[in-house]
Amino acid sequence: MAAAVERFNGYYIRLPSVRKLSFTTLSVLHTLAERGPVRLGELTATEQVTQPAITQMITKLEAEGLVERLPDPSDGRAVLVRLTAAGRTVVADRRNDRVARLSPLLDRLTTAERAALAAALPVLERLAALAQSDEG
Amino acid sequence: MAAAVERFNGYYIRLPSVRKLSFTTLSVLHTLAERGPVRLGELTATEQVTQPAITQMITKLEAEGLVERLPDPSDGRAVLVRLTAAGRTVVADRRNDRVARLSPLLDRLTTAERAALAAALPVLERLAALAQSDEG
DNA sequence: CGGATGTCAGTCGGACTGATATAA
DNA sequence: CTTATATCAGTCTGACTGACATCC
Repeated sequence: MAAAVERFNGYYIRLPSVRKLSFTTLSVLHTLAERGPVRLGELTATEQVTQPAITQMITKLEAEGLVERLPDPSDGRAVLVRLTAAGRTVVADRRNDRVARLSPLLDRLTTAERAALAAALPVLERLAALAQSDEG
Repeated sequence: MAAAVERFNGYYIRLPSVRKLSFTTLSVLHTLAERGPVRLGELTATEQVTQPAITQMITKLEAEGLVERLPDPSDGRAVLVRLTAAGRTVVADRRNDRVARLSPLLDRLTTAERAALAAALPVLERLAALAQSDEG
């Protein structure tokens, strides 16, 4: 059975992750996964790049089928961007991969250590929220 | 006095950080700050870039006066790289900057929240050590 | 000699600045 | 008309691959 799992994994791991995506590109995909349809200008603000860079990146991601452009019904100038099913798969796969890498490490911690980590997580989220509200 | 501080800060902040350094470059500087003189090949391993990329980057950093090349007395093929005083200043300034940004946020947490964070920090360091030992 | 270390040359992709089209 | 939003065009930096010099 271990052999079967490994063969499956060897296959599975190569399925969607063949794509080489830059740091910023991945960040955009994650933002889209969290916030749903978003304007290009909004992406310009959250990611730290210029408008032309976002346009370029979205054009490329659209060609790869990971995102799609939609007209904004409430503003004719604007364009909304959202993940396609394939794009959501990429984000989910990356999350699974991180979990898979982290889990065996967590298993080697003591119970007390895991508890300390768990207690700190909500604090980290609060810190992130504070930082975000500061810069508007 | 606030005005004086602001004027000082406006001056101070522009002193060393005028340099625009890429993500990888900053990572290299931090590695050098932690480990002291290091071979190019060792940098190739820790940062995730190829040998030519490291050569190129070190050449540029050397021209800017942030690092210096030294011959390795124990191996004529090798080159050791270490931070100059200016390089150490850049790293220290970045650290101070992070502290300055983080401190006001930490002040807004409760005592219990700060305690939870503090308790988690050594666990994070252990996790990082475990991860590093896994990949060699 | 064979293997390791670092450098040179040429190419490519991602991001930037500046200018432009279209709609509010 | 002015502002906002997105896009087009050209340039530059950083990284890659492949070839090469030098030393163990």
